[in-house]
Amino acid sequence: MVSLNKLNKQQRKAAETIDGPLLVLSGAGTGKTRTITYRIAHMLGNGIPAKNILAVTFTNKAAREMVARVKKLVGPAVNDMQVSTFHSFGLRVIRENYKIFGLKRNFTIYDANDQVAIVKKALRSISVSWKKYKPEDLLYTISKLRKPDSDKIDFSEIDGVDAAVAQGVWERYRRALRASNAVDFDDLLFLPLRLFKKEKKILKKYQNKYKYILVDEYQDTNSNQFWLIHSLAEKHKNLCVVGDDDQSIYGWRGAEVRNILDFERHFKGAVTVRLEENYRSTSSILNVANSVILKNEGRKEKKLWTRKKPGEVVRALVAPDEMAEAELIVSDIISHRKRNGSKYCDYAILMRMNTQARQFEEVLRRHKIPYVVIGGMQFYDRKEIRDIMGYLKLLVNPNDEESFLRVVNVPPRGIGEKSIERLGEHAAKGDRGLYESISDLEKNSEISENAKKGFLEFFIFVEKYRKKLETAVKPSGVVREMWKELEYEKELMTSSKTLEDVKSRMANVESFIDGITYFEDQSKKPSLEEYLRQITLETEDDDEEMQKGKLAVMTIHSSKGLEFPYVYVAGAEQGMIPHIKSVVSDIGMSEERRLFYVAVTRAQKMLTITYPKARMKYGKLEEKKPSEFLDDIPEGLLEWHENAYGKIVSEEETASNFAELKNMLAGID
DNA sequence: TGAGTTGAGGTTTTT
DNA sequence: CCTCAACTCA
Repeated sequence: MVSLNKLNKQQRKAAETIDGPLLVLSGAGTGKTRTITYRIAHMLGNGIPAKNILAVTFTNKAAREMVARVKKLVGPAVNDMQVSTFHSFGLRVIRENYKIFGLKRNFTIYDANDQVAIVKKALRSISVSWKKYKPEDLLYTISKLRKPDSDKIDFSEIDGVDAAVAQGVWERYRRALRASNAVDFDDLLFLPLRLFKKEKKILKKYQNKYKYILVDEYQDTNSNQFWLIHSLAEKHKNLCVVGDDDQSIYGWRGAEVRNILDFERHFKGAVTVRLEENYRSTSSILNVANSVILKNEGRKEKKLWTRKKPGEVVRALVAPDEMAEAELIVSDIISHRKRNGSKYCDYAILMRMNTQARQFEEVLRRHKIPYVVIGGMQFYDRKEIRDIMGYLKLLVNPNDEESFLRVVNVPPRGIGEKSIERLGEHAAKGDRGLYESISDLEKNSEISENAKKGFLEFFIFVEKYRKKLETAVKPSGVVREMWKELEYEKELMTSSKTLEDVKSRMANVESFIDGITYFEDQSKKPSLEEYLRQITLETEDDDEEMQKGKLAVMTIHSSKGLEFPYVYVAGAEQGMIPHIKSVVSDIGMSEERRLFYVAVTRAQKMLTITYPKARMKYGKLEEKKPSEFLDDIPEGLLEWHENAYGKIVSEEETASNFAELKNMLAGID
């Protein structure tokens, strides 16, 4: 039985409260994960079977971390526990009931790229240009309006949307997914929710299986996730939610802070525990954080405190413009690192917008500092990865029209747009999918002989590997063989600018295939279809890069949950944070404030906030004022360096002999 | 099919 | 101003 000695009083209370609804308000750096893992270990120690516990997170990374840490405490007992993201939980339910949803066993998950492609086609087929209606906007509207109860959506009341257009797109979209035997991200939540509503018996089965439920980052749940959890927990009411309303920064994506704020109202008799002792930051940093967030209204009040010493005072550095700001930060890091003997991975530069990354990349490269920009292009978004995945998805699910369209002419087989269109007509006549309809293409006179040849070649190729895959115990061998026969490298040679590029793309595919091999070694019954679904729900893990000693540059959003000894918050000017588009509403403003709070609370030992006095925007130099959030930090907590640029940058230069000499010659100190 | 041209739009993005 | 993606012509 695990001892809870290592927890503080509140943490312990949280860990010991096993039955009934429990709300754990965990401020930044208060040992949330520790508390959760001890709580689970404690439950297991109390005889609760691991298989009755469901823990839900938002990211796969968080899920993995939770498993690893519980495992450290209780060993392999954790293997029977269900730890998954909301979406992978949904996937699991769908997999276990796929027939009810009218799906075939080998169904595919469509990601955002696939969705956009479908909407574009839908718009084209109703002759609406996607200039006026951005597919992403339409998808957002659709996603917001969808109800679990039915596939019908009423667009008539929505501003800025042509109801007829939206309706047309939605119907075609639905049809396309159905025809492709595919589900989208929303379906992963909707379908289980619908099932739970309609089939009470099935719901009961899940309720009895998962008698104890734990939800991490509860402040980020949207209404589907809320209802999903609710229906599961309704019976036994052993629901523990953990989160921090002050760190809710995904409202714009549908997350509802209300879910956490109203938890006690949703679950009568809920116990609330506040974790307020912060183990992360110095008191100087914490005081700044507290003073910033204090101004938000309607919070669950928390006052973070620490036993740590004040440490270094928080600095605010002002630079003439954004390039100088980057230069300033990087110089400061270089000299600080020299003085401190720290590693580059101890530093992080946080920004509001991805576009800011450019200035930092430029300066970091010039100074030859190893860095990694977190976010950006995802591994699975790379063309070569999407291409091979397209092939694999088609192998597994020949109905997958999106994948078919993606790879049918990759590498080029002389199949143009027109031919595909005609194939579509041909397929529609026989009421079949595109891929299937190739089998009797001979009779069709509309399609050019050349294209027919291409289609057939493609068909034979795919069929060959489909057969092989059916009998293969380990798919990775088949995948390798197929990849080799594709001669993708040739295609890359013509489309890439440099040999370097070709090499790196081929290496990407290699590591992708290695991933399949790894998966095979891990699972008892490796199936390619399951692997493909898994990775659709998986985003790239940048941790590795950071562990390689690299300095991290990232948006504040992607920094949530992370911590660094030395943090630089860049672009802390009015219009950036709070962002100009958010200042129009109170809701927007509170979220911006929370965002700033999240940024500040990432720092362990030293926090530096910077802003440029001017910034290039749309070709014009715009004057900038410091962020209004800085006004809320009491004097004395923030040390201003109005002319930091010249000073710190030249300090750094003196470190190099050459610069020193130059300075002497110029007569500057 | 690919390079070049044009034109709009320019916040954040866990799955 | 700069980027991305759709369109255009060889």
